[in-house]
Amino acid sequence: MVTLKQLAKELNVSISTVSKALNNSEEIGEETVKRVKELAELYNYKPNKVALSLKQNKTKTIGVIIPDILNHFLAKVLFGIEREAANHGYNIITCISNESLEKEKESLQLLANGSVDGFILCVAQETQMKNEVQHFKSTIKKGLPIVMFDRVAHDVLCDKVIVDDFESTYNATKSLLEEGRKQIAFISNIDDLSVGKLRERGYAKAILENPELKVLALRMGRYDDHQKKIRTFFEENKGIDGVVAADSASGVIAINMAASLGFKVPEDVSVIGFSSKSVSNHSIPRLTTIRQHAKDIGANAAQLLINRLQNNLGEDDVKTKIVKTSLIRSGSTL
Amino acid sequence: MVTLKQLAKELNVSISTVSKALNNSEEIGEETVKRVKELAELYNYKPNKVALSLKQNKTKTIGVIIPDILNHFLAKVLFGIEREAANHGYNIITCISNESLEKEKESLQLLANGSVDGFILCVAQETQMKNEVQHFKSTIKKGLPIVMFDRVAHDVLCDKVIVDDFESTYNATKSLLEEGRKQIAFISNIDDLSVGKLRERGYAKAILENPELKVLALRMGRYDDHQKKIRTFFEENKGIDGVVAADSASGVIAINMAASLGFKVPEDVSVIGFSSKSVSNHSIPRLTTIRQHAKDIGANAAQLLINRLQNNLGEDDVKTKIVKTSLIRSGSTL
DNA sequence: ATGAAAGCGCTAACAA
DNA sequence: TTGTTAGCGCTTTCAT
Repeated sequence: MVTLKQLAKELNVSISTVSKALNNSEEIGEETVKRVKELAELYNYKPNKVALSLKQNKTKTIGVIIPDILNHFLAKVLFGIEREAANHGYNIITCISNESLEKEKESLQLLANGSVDGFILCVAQETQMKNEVQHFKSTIKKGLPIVMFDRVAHDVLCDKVIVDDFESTYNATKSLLEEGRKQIAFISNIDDLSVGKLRERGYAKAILENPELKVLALRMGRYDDHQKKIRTFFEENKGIDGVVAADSASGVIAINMAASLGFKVPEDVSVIGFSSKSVSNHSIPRLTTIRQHAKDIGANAAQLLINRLQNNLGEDDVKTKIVKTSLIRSGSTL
Repeated sequence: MVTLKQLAKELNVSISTVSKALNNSEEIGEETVKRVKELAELYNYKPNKVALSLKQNKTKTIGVIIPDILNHFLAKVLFGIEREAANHGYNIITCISNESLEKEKESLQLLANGSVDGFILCVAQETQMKNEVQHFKSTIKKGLPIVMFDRVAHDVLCDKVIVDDFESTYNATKSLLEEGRKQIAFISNIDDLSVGKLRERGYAKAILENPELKVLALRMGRYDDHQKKIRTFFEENKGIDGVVAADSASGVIAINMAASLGFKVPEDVSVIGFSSKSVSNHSIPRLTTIRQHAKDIGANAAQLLINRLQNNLGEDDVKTKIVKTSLIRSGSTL
């Protein structure tokens, strides 16, 4: 890597002259500016990022901590973050907490040593369970702002981007009720997460508004055999004519399983799930989905953070942004 | 962030004493070391990463450039890279090229200014099509090693991690032939990629070893309606009794579509596809898959790079590592 | 118009 | 055993 020093030497001027010339300072003579720029161009000079960071005490880098990159929703949010960040000249350093509180703490610690200007994160499952927030608070106190998305810690004062999980599931369930469905089941493999709970509550609310109906939920563990559980569930609850799925896989599996058990979708059973375009393609008919606009969530989170970094917002002047979902009707509903 | 300077001041010793004490230098008195460490602990002192990077001229950071993070295979490789890197004390900066040559060049440029010690990347589709490699070569010449995985540029001398695509598809096709299948089709939505081409060639080789059989390939564009294309394909080629799918979605869709068209899987049609555990769950029966061990690919790539960085390997002393696939038999084959 | 010098936080050779 | 100093690459204030 060529440095200012080398350019200066070759041009027989001082380092500061070169620096100023490259930064279009008014102080430097036109002729000199030209010579400097030409040589810099020739050598493809780029200012050393690390030196700049040290000098200016900011890195133009955002730390992103996500629990699971194999989760398509989270990957998509990451995509949104990356794009928005890149558009503003920020890089992202990605850490994966693997749903572990320990790893989350560690990543926060590790990057809080000057590597990044702030964080965007989705709280790990273990952290939510244990309701630990101290590490978030102390990071913020160090002057490193945090933006949380999707799964957030309510006790922490910071910017947040969330989905209207409760409302979306409520509305989705209502739309099945409007089709005339009477036995609508709720299927989830994420009932350990705050968003999973919210979704179930939204479903339950819609159901319980009709005194003659009852809730019927299948809660599966992450590592259960989801196909088997869903098949058994269908077999043990014969009259199911509607399904609301809380995660991206369950809806697709429910449709294919229903078909395989001889039900017609959507004539006999309607299915709605949280999913993305590509995954909703994996069932026949295609899954009617609640789109969370993951990219927008990411973009919003990045905007909030960058705005905070560039305008030095106060620690308690925080925003919570709600990104609305859309119901994309497809073949699995009437 | 507390600095050495502040600690030194408070302890009434020099900065270098503090530095040495914290680095367990033999030079410093036991008593002093103790005092220093206690105060550092109290203030939760962490050496500033940026200053260290500048001083030592290395960042302990790896630049990862991937074409598409929504591709499950690539996300999984990223996961493998991150974990292996973290285990060795490296961070990763992730850039997404979006399959664009321009963005790939840009990312390489942007990070080659001291932000990272080296790169792990998967060549963008556009780059492969135009067969551009200059940006890779010049990055390497700058002293920043590159490790390529999956889609690689053969003309660039660097470490590589690849899958035995040709052989895997050849073997998969053979295994269908051994089931007695006579009309085995190949379905792909990635025939624009080097790996897509290799997979088709592996399939074709196995077929053409039997003079009485012919190849039958469905090549779809990325943004085609894959369900529709596959349905039409089945309808126009009545006798298909086996499918080899080159990408992760096509196999799943083929199974579900076959079922929906009234075929029994695997009795009437056997299907094998490249996929991951979670996606193979999306069809009933489950897809028999060629597992690429994406995490291992990532881990291997990270190892190669870190090894090179730490041992200063010569530019032409390069390795190509082939990660073998495994055929995971499931319900979609006999 | 140009240059010298300080300083960001740290390490390490050298001096005391 | 401890401290002084230089230097990593850069910007910027203050001379010249």
